[in-house]
Amino acid sequence: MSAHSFLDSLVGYALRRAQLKVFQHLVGSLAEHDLRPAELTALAIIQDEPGLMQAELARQLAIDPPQLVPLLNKLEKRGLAERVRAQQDKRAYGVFLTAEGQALLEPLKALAAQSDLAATAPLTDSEREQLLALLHKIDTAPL
Amino acid sequence: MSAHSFLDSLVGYALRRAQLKVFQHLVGSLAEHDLRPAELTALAIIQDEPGLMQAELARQLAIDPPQLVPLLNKLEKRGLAERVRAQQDKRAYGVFLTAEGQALLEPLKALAAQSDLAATAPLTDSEREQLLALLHKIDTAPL
DNA sequence: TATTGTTATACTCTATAACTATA
DNA sequence: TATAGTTATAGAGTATAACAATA
Repeated sequence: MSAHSFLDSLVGYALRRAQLKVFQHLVGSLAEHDLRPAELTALAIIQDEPGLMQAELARQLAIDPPQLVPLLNKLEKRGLAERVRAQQDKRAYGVFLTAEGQALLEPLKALAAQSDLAATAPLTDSEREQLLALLHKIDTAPL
Repeated sequence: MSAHSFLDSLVGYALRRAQLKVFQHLVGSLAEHDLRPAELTALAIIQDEPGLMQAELARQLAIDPPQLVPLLNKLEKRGLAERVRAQQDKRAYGVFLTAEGQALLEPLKALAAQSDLAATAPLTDSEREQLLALLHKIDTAPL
């Protein structure tokens, strides 16, 4: 049993260190596709909610709308996603995956899942589920 | 029981969202002292290991040595920490807390602990300990 | 007038190479 | 020549105000 320092008593400090490690693993895995984690996340959200508005996509990505612009531009240039102007409100755009985006997303998800498992390899399946449940509790709490 | 999306199966995604929330809470708590989380972390590490070299401090903070320079400059200007030139190797500096830094650190640690608890309020004490243990497993794993 | 998306801008964080002074 | 710390620089990430087109 190790003496516990102040820092080791903070969930935030442990979260930062674990997040850094898992994130860096994912960055490495996605590098061969020239994609960043946020870009994969965007693709996955668009797949789940095709046609969602940009403002809503930004909100779910926890980024501000201006940050979404270059991200979506890149996905459009790569032919993975597209903005489609809404008929009823011509200011707004619905965001969709292209056929190519749909096709690429499947191996990307497998790659990300593999990376996530590898980066959390010290955990048993049961511990991994516990961890997901605990993190979800923090994330979904009000305020 | 909710249907689980691809993203919700990733520890990395849950980590990022939880870390963001806890971090932002701490940023808000430290703002009144005009300090950033990394600066408090540095103070805590220096307290635990007075006189440690800058390269070692950077390594423990998981930042590159060049990033440590403005951070330490700020702590020195604020009179909280100081670089002391090593006698045996005049290239190196040991880093120490000043008396003022020692004095300020105690209420800062209480503030950070309070913020950490508040940001993880949905967890019971037992769940919080479980979470810390699971995160520590990821963090301390080799490679 | 208000809203969607965009541009412009700035500030922080991160990463790398090159410099200095010592060794 | 190698190393500790620093400087310079560039790239991401983040945040805010202001603008264009549309409502």
